[in-house]
Amino acid sequence: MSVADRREREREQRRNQILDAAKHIFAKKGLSLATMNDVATHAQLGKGTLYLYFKNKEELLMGVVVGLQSSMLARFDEVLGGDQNGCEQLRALLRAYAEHMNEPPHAFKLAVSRWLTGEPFDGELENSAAMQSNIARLFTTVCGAIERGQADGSLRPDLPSTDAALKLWTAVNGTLLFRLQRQCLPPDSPLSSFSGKASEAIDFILEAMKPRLATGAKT
Amino acid sequence: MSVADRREREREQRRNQILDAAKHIFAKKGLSLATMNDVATHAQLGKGTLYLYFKNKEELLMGVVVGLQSSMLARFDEVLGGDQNGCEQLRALLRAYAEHMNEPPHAFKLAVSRWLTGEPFDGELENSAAMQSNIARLFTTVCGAIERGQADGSLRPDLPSTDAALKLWTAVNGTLLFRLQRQCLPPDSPLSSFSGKASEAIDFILEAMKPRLATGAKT
Amino acid sequence: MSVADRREREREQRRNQILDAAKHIFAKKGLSLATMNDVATHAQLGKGTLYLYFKNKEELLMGVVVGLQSSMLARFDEVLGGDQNGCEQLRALLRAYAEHMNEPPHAFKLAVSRWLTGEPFDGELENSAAMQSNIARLFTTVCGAIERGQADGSLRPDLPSTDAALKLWTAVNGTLLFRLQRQCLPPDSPLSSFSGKASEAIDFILEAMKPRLATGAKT
Amino acid sequence: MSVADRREREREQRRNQILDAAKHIFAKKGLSLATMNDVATHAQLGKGTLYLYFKNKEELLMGVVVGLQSSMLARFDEVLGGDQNGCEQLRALLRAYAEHMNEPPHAFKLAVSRWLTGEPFDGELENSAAMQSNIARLFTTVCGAIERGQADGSLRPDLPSTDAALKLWTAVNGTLLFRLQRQCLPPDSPLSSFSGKASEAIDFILEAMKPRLATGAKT
DNA sequence: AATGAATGAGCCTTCATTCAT
DNA sequence: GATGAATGAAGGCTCATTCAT
Repeated sequence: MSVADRREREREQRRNQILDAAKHIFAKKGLSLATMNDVATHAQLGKGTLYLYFKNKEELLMGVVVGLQSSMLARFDEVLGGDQNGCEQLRALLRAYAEHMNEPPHAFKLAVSRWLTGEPFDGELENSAAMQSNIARLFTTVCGAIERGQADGSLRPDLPSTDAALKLWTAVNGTLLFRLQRQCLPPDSPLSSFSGKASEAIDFILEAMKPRLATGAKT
Repeated sequence: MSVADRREREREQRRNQILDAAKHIFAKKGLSLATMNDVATHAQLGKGTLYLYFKNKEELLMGVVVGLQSSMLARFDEVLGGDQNGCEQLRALLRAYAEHMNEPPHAFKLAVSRWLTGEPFDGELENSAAMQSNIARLFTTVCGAIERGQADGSLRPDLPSTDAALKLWTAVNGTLLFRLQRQCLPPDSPLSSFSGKASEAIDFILEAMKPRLATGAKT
Repeated sequence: MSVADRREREREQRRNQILDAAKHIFAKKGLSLATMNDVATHAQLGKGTLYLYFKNKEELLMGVVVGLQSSMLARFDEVLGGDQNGCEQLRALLRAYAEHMNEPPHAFKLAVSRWLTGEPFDGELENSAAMQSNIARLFTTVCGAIERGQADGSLRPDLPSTDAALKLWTAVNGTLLFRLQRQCLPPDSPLSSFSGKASEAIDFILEAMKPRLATGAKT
Repeated sequence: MSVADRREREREQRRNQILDAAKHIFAKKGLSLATMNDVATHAQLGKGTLYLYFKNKEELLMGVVVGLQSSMLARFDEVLGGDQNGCEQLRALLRAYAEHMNEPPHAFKLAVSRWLTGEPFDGELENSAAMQSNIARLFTTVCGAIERGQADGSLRPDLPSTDAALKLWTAVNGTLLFRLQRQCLPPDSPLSSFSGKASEAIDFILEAMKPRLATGAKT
């Protein structure tokens, strides 16, 4: 199978080459300002080649998003394999999420861009379906960590895990969004002085989710 | 001056007519998929008419955003005029923000759309400058409420007001963003079952910002 | 008739007001870059008012051209009324032509602009017909001066007057055209150093049209 | 390298195909009335294709002009390679100029069109720079012929060569301009009866530039 | 009579996508 | 498989002209 194997490997390489270029370009110029030509040029490939690997621009975007999710899920698995308590695992998961989404080039942009049209994802696209199931999996993983934390006492047990997960998830996204917003403001805006670090938001909320010391064990 | 007055009034009406149509279309199709023609058609006006009121598409967008901010600021003033304590004012402000941003057609989209390109706002556009100063004013108002709350004891005094404001602000935005995301997911996604109500996120975080009962004040 | 008279006079004033503005704007921005709005604004009139006096942009242009021709013809009449010999009259006529065509704002542009489309002038327009007959009259006047010069011995008699007139006419136009060309060249172009004065060209050609002294055929 | 070669050749062909169409259309309708769509249709190409070869309308015009200049310069070189005296070379150069500028479709129009706006040429366009240097070269060549004529006795030595060149140049342009003007006049205009041949104007002026027979040298 | 708001045809230009090589 | 020339739909914007006031 060596020939077929090589073929397969080369095809995979090309695909990744394109995805990397797309990630870079989409994130840099924004989804609708990025052109297929930009991507092809940056990937050092012909424009037509892109269409051998992706049906259209939308599917290419989905491919990028799925790629990001995959590496994120891989990192999630690492975290889950560790021996931290639930709270710490949760913190680590969220940080991994924030990092993957926000590392330049800002992957977060890609995801958000797509949400803005309000059109449901095209279920016919392979990557689109993969992307949706990945979202569910990411969310479920976070919920799992919360439940673990509640079981091992590192997190308040009174919050439904999905509610808690959602709060954390949205808080992180809000922080990431702020960083995009900040870029559009002039340097002298009062909002420009904030770091908007996701880790701070995570820590703050996690703090609120820790069990209240049975205060007032009070005599 | 009835003639000049009527002219002025009519002009204002047209402008609002266009802004309403633009708000609707921009929010429905997303900033870059919305065309000036769409807006004109929805406003039941000729394409050229839009350009009598707005220099270009960008300024039209800014006009919409400024309009939203203005009504939000008006609501803010109402809140500030009330006699609630700082914490309650803060909650009311944030709810007003969430409501204004999220009422269909989703105004939030507009703001976010513009952030995605990463281009700084064109300072030459009148509305653009107005928009930036409004952002600052909105943020400052929230900070003010926090400080009031810290002064009257309804909020923990140990958080810098700007940090706290930023946390609340980003949390609300994250929630709003989630609602956009949810629309792109199929109805059977696990995330679709969440309400994603901004008020819940606000309440949760405010709770974390309330003064800890002077635990152990007890002797 | 004082009322009707005043009406008539005012109407004439308005018309001239518009023509002046049009002359200025057309010459400054070029025919196709000049907008009706530009003209109206410069005339301190409403845009619609222009259409009360001129059927459309084309007729307005024709009106301007006819106006220029009229003042040129008036000047021609002055020259013809003088007591110069034919050659001197001819020189004076050509100079008057060059000056009228080239005085800033460059009227010459207007005439040339219109020639470029290659479309015959719209015979239905009143001004268009007037313009054409004026051209003929201008040309005829020049021919007349040549014939006078040939009769009074100040010009060579061997050139058909129409041929001679055409040569002078085109030479002057060529000079005027050169001045337009020069404006488009960078200051360091070798052509930029020339004055391109029409009077020099006129003098040179007139010199060639003077009778050759029966040079020393005589002993 | 037959493949690369063929590509190159085809590209050149397409470019010329477009230039031909553009020359035709620009000359027929005038610069500002001609649309890119007109050009594309006449070239039997898609509209977008034009932009693969020319950055924009302006550069396309420049391309046409440069093409005309190039063939004119080639003809100039032929003339200069001959063994005529200076006066005859000069006559041949001017005739070549007139022919190239005036052959239908009238190239002259193109050049003139551009001069009318009074905007300096966009130095950033490649073809624009080429065009300017070609103008200088054309002019210099004419000057050179004059100087040769003055040296070999076929032309009067008392005229500065640049002055003489300018007079000839403008006279030819004036003639060409007249032909454009004539097209706009009705067939019954008195001016319509003239041939307006450039060669006649050239001959006339050259005659005036020939040395005066050493009149009366004769005893 | 004068106005200027409204119109929409039409322009230049871009870019996702196709297809012959 | 890889390419990039070609395409044409579509977009933002302008402006001559009309018409209700």
